[in-house]
Amino acid sequence: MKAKDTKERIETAALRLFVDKGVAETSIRDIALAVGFSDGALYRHYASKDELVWWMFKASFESYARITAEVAAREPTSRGKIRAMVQNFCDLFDQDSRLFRFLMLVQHGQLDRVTPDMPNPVETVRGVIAGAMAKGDIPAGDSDLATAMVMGIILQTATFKVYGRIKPPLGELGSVLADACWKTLGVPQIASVKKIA
Amino acid sequence: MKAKDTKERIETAALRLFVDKGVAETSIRDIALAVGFSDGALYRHYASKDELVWWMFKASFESYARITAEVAAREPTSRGKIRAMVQNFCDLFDQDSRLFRFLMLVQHGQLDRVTPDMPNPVETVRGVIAGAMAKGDIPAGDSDLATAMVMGIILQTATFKVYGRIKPPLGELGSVLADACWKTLGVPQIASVKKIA
Amino acid sequence: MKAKDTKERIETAALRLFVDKGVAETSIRDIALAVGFSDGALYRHYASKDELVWWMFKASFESYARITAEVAAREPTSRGKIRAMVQNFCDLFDQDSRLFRFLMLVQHGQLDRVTPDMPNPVETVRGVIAGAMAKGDIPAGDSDLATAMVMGIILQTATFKVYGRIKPPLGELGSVLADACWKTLGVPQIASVKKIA
Amino acid sequence: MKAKDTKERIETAALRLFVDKGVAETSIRDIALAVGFSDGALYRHYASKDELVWWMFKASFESYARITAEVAAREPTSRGKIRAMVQNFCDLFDQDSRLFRFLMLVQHGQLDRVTPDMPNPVETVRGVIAGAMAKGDIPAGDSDLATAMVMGIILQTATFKVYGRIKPPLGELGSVLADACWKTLGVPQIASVKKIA
DNA sequence: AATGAATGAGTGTTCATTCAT
DNA sequence: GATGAATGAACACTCATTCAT
Repeated sequence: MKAKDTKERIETAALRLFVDKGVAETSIRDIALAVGFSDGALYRHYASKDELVWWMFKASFESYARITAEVAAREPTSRGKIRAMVQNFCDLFDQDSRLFRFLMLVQHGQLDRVTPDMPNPVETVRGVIAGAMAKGDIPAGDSDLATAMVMGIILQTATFKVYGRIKPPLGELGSVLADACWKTLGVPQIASVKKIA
Repeated sequence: MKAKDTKERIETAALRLFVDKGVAETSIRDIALAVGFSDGALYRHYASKDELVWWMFKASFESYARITAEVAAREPTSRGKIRAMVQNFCDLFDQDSRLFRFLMLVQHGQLDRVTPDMPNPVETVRGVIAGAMAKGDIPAGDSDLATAMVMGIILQTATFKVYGRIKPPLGELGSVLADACWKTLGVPQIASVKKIA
Repeated sequence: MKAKDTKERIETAALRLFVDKGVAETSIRDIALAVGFSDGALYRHYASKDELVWWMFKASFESYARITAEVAAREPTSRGKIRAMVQNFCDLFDQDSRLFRFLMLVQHGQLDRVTPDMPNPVETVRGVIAGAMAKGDIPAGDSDLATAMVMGIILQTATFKVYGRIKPPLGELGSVLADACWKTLGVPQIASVKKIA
Repeated sequence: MKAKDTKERIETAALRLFVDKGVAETSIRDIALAVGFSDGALYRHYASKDELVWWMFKASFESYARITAEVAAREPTSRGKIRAMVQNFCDLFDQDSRLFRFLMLVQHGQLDRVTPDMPNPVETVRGVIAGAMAKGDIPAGDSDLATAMVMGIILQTATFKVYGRIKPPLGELGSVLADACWKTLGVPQIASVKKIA
């Protein structure tokens, strides 16, 4: 019981610090200080700093992936799936912006450790886009490029929100962002002739 | 003259290391070793590591801003300005992807030190978008939100390129990205109002 | 009864670890893990790690001393005593080489805590040698020097055995070693006097 | 010049500590404190504690090996070679007993890193003994066993000297030890029937 | 200008020991 | 008796920075 509480307290404190200062810039001592106990104690709960970071990342990243997949699965149409996923990312940001930043925005090395077999929200988006291309709902093209543009719209808006350049909660911007994404997906990639030829 | 050469050699080496390993992970010694002289010598040219990083960032960031502004100024129409700026970002990436990453993708906290009076490529984009809204070329709305979406399309595509998920040089994708940006800018943001009402 | 069993289990596990990895390199946790209970529990049985080490050393060291004395006592002649003690050291090694190493080869500083009044196998050997000198069975001389040479023959052979440089069980080498020791004891130490004179 | 002096000061201090307290028990701070500067400074001269220990060991160990080989080479007869090597070990002890202890007596892990191609004083002794067996100067047998006994006589005597149990300088005991070794080498190993058969 | 030895604070991590449960 | 969380002092090592040469 207590151990679990402690772990939660550690992870809350760590998340705050990781997002505010960066993972590399946060020392184990910083975390311990924030939680209110000595540095050595952390190692009772996590084998290393790396393990703490990875565990925090992995668990939530997979949870994001699951939610994203569920939300898309509930919608029958491609457009509906995109709309739902975009709105969902906005809602996730509003619910816990620190977690969102840690998972989706902050530069730490964890993304490199994500293996192809792990549930992955970005891959889910790509799957939906590839499906839409296959069904002819949107022009065929490089699904990675399309995914990049869609994720860019979402993530850069979130970044601007973090910097205070955007005022309303992202949730309220969901349909605008979804429309923008859908329009973007409607752009024919034929333009880049060489690649397709 | 020699001092200038030395500074250039330092900054070339530092840029490579900063982008490849990260700023925090790059030691003064790493840089000195790469340049080929002793660690203490760096302090003859820069007061501190922080200053070196900031100077490198600031100089190139302002240069990016100038180029972006020039490129936009050459085009008479809003659509032309957007197209030119997007293509320009793509070309800048292709020319020196390490520099692009350092400035635009992994800013390592330097963005926090950018003051409003500094030339700023993102602000230039926002200015163009605000102008287009004022002229009625695109639906009026929050220019920051529009800027976020446009920059997101560009930067996330660049990120995917860095990770190898996109194959062609970004330059070849310029017109696709520009089309996507333009379509995105055509999305009425009133939508969000409805949601609130 | 149970406490005694526990102590035995602790000491068996500790001995293995102490000899295999070294005392300093073995943590209380290693021992607890090997025995199968928690780290704190050890302190129910021993006041400290030091005390555990010392207790383990002392008990077995005195036991070695007793056995050595008994074995010597059973033989009437000096030569027989030497032969019996040497053979006995070999047999002790074969019986439990880990214990032998812990006590006789890598004493981990415990030897410094051995007081003159404690039963001591090396002292027993010295006593026998001094007796042989007194009786004129071997040339008179410094009994410590003679003891050093005899113990060296035994212990260095054991060391080589540990390193795999010697193949047969030490027990089979007992008579060779005993002969060597006896020959060694026959060397007049007067030689050193001449040199000084 | 200065760097070399510093290295010498470091090694002198380290040797004292390694022998007095043990290698594992000596911290880098202990050494730095003894030398009179800060701990970080040590890493300007050695990449790690391991490297310091290994360098100190290797250089002197090989030097011991060379001297041992030279001393033996100067003597034409097997007996002369043995006598000279034994005396040499005694003289080396008297010259710098701390170094002798570090190389030949103290238990550190360095011996495990000695490769067969490295000059090695013990191997030199074994070579001489094997040669003597081949020439029929001493009874044939296991040269490793013979080496163990000879080295034991020398090293255990040195150990007793360290503990103050032996008073005169080892140099004065050289001929006694050499006689003992020679007598020991004269013991036929046939006794251990099984091994030879 | 440049060198490289030295500093001193900091890093992640280990571990004997204590103690509330 | 046993547990395991917590402590706090250590450890090897790193690094930005200073400074005598």
